[in-house]
Amino acid sequence: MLKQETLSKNQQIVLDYIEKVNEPIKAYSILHNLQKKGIKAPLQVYRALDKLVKIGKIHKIESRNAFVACKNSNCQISKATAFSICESCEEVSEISDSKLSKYLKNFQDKAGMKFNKYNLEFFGLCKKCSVK
Amino acid sequence: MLKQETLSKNQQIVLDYIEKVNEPIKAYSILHNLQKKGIKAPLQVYRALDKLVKIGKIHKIESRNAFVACKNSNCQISKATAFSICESCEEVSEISDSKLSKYLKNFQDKAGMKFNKYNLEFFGLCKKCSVK
DNA sequence: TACACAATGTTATATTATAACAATTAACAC
DNA sequence: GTGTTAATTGTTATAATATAACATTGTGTA
Repeated sequence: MLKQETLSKNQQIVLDYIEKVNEPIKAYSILHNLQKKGIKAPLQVYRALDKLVKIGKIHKIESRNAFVACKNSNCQISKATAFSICESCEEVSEISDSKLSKYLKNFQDKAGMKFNKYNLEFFGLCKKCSVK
Repeated sequence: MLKQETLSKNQQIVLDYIEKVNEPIKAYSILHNLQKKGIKAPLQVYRALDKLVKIGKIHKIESRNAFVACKNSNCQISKATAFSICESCEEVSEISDSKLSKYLKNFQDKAGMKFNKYNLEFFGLCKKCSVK
């Protein structure tokens, strides 16, 4: 079978919503907001999320148990993610810095482990919140 | 009051256990294994974990919802953590690489956000598992 | 002693995520 | 089209992770 190129119904519904809200959102919040569209059970959400994460359309912010749309149109970097998280307002931005990603992709640990993926989360205060 | 230097009873019990098992362990696994020592409720575990994370004695592996003892005797780096995680056997190692930590501490994102903390998780296959 | 605060104990509940199984749909080989 | 396979869906139930709320006890120090 060919690799799937189109999303299924539920996958598309969930992706549309995540892209619309444009900020990290939690699975049960997605569930509550998509009842009208036929998303009635947690599994419908989690299955769609799993798939969308797998194909790089969205990312999971691990420290927040939240999901956010990928900002890189081609979505080639789903295995190398970096985010900045404001600890005050919880704003999250995806970092795309070619030097950083190059550095991390090439990082070699002392045990000689071969990495195929990483996730980096920076925490601090965003500009707005650091003024307050 | 002076800054606390000694751990409380429950904090010490939980820390001793985490240090003993020497691998990432989940909160409810801690709970089940410490019934004899008087740890009977989730909150007793989570409160101790919160404190131990805060003072840098342990770290949370966010992608696994698990906790592991800090390997750095002085525990000064609790705000700058990096781990390697084997996706096959789930072995987790704390990475202490001064070049990496220096690079990340000094990283400046485009939005000019000031970071005071980061967590990095690398995924791949450990040496043992990549041979198989 | 009296005060302030950290830590504890306890019950209940919230939040996040998966198991199991049946039914349906989509893609492909022939 | 038919048969085959895999992906997706629907549904109910439950597992796993984490916190709220409140009363009580311990500990350091003025």
